[in-house]
Amino acid sequence: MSEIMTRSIQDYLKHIYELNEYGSAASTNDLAARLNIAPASVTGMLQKLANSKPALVVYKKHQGATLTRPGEKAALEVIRHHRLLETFLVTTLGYSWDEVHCEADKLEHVISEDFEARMAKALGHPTRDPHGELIPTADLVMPADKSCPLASLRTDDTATVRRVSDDDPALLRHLRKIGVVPEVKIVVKSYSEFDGNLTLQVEGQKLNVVLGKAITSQVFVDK
Amino acid sequence: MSEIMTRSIQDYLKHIYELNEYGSAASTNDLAARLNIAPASVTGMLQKLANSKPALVVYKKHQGATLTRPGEKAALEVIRHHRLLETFLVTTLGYSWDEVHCEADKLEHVISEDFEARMAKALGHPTRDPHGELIPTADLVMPADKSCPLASLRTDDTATVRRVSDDDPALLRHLRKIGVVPEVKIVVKSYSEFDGNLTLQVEGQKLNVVLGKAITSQVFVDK
DNA sequence: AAAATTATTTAGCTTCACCTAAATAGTTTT
DNA sequence: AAAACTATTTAGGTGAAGCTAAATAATTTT
Repeated sequence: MSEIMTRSIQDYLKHIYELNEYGSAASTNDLAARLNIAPASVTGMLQKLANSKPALVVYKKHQGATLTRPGEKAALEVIRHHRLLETFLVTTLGYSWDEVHCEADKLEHVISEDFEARMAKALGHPTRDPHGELIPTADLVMPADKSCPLASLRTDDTATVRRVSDDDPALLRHLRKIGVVPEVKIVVKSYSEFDGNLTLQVEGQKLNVVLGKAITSQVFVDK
Repeated sequence: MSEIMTRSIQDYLKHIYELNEYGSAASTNDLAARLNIAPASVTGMLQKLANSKPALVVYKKHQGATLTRPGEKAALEVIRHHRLLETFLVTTLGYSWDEVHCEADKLEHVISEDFEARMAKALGHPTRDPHGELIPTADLVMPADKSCPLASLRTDDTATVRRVSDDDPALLRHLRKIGVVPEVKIVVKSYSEFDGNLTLQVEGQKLNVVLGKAITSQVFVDK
């Protein structure tokens, strides 16, 4: 076994990376849910990725998976492709930010390193994609991110929207409509203990908005 | 069995289309050579394509394959993707004409209809790709082509280069160097019975060139 | 027309990445 | 601590798309 990066493997690594970012090891079930496949299938693949040379994940029965160095590099490669592609589609073909995710998910596995380099150059080596998510550098380092969930703010906190999760087009359209997009400043006018709702004053918007946890957990801000 | 268009199937259909254009049915061996797989594997796939609903090819043992209407439409879809992509890569990312084929071969299977439409619009609905090859229309009709091989010209014939085969990068670099590119006018100064060499005067070039059949059979012109 | 050569097909096998059903391990609840 | 529940793994199986080796059909040469 060696360096054969199939589409599936790239998808596994990408999602393991994202789950690892969150907390600790990526569980079988979480991966299965994200990949839309049966948990049993995930177990098989994790065993394979752990036994490949070089190993791409560290995996112990019932304890989920984390990426090894080579696995992380491979994941960052895919994530760099994805985020550059999203940026490219928006600036070059006039896609809106809720339309790019799907297309990028397919293209990310297929473009050459040359294509990647040409996009990066044409776009002026961007550091964030249209949703504000950080783009790994050409040498596959993920820049540090100190943003926190909007949901963690409380009354009178002020912050700047940094990034939003890109995988729900409907949420993205809603956020655009209410002006919650990267680089916009917000002020928390009130917080509700019971449902976790936040009332926000959004820069450039006349009316305040009330957002529930389903939304505020998907938006990340810098204080 | 129904409308599942895998990458492999798309590749088979594309190459069958191109072989059909040439002469008659696409033979097992010719397909195997183009696809870089064993002839035995081709037989299996042709049987499958002929028995699918709807049938994508007409196939009789030992007589090769031709496309049905649905098969041709599917092939033209892939070819339209390929040729629009080549055009897009050249105009948008500064690829040169010998570099685009490979990348387009991978991307053609992956882009959405939306991506196709956006490219076509951004490029002003081009009718030919960078090699001069005709791009099937959005409703999947291949425009008529009356060009003939440069190899069929004789002394004192004049013609305009229309298109060149795109699958050999080295040949493309050579053609560019000697100025044999689409829309350029040429005059045949002499023809050699023995080796089929043609001596050409190429518009915009100081010196005449002598080209063998390996080249002149890959260049197509309008008289 | 027989022999030789070339093209194609059949048969049986492999790998990849998934699946379901059943078994087991780990975690909560009572 | 047992019972119940949830998460995970094992076992066995599928379809896609390739492979090799051997058989057969078609074509060309002698």
